[in-house]
Amino acid sequence: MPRASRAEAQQHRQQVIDHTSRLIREKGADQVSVPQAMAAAGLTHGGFYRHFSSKDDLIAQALLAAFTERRQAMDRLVDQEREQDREQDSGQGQADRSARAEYLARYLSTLHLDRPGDGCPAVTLAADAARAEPGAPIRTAFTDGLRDLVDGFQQLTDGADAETDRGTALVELSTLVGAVLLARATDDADLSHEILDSARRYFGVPDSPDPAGM
Amino acid sequence: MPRASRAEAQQHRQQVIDHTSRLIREKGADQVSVPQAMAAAGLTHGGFYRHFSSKDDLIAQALLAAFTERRQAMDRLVDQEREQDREQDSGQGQADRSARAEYLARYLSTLHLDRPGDGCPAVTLAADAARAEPGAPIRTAFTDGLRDLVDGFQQLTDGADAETDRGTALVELSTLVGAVLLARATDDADLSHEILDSARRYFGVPDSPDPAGM
DNA sequence: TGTACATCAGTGAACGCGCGTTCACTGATGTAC
DNA sequence: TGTACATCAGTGAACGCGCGTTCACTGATGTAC
Repeated sequence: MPRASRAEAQQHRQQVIDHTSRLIREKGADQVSVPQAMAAAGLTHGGFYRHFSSKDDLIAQALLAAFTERRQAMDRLVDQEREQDREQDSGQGQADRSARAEYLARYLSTLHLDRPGDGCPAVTLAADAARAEPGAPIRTAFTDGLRDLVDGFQQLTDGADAETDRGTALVELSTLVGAVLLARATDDADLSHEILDSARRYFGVPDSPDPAGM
Repeated sequence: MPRASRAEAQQHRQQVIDHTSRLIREKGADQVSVPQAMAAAGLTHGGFYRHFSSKDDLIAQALLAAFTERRQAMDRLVDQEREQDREQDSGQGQADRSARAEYLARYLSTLHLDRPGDGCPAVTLAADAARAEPGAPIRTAFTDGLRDLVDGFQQLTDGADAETDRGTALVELSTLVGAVLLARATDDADLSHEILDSARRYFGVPDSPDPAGM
């Protein structure tokens, strides 16, 4: 593969970012090497620096891609809720779970527990961001992503008093992140599920959500 | 230093564990090398394998030491509360903050935010445990430590219905861990403090706790 | 208590390995006419 | 549309580096008498 067209190159670049986005959520930013990231897109490592200025650059972009992917899933839930509201107003359809309840149920699901690569990057990469120097690409990317996550979560909840709601959103997100993180860190499946069960009970949502997402 | 006495060797071993316990909470398990861990105790790397069977072995022991250190601080709070109760019963002394409130205030303090090396290992090393294979030393050590943390936290709270309380304890611990983790991961001091503020308000505890601990 | 010798804590060089990054090279793509 | 040439995406070897682990060695410690 001596020379790809611009469109192909752009596609390769996106593939590297997308695969890396999954890999870093599964293994951590430091455990994904440049050769691995390139190989995941079917390339060799030599061409890496035509696409990214450094490994840190790739990691930051992959992290942002993870947050963006999750934000889009959130927005889809909000759209579905609005669609349902419209159908209900016009007499047809029946009340489904709220977007917020759906999000919480998916977040605290066994599916999310078992698939960190598709899951919330705030759980998997917060420690990596916390360990990085102030101003490091992974830290600024995480901060931007977290802000987006908080905004999206508030939008899901869309309550009355905006100021109170933001504080509540931050606490609730902390609970979600902490619960999934601790459940994943445990070597005892019973304890893992006890943590998630407790959180679901706290938020009043059931287990086994839509297996299509989390 | 060609040969240390048994007592000195035992002391060296403990120093390596203690320094490593702090280092891994600050930088992560993978970012602390065997030479660094030994150098922190004033030794060279060559003698490492007289003390530990592998790097994983040291990490697991250092993680357990971190959990043990934190558990002892918790138990001290409980003892102080009992002491105060006794003084109050006998008419002297005045009501101080409860052990639970003290623990929560310290956990969510700026001091804890800024000093991960002295802080809760459930925040700093959960991701490392979650990424490790099932059965890996760091994972089993984390699981043991987490169980101890949950027990200690329930003891702090010591409520009525044991079963309900355990679920509540798990959710509350998730909130604590998530809040400190996200606050640390952020590159924006305002957002960090907003997260901790919100959590303190949620738990009804003030800022600026006893600077002696967290 | 004193002597002889085995033990072993700690040293520092060495090992193979994978890392991030650089670079000369290849040859299809993209561009200018 | 066809030709000539510059561009540049991707390759694979190479770099210096730090890693976890091993090992021959040193010499004080610990033990047996």
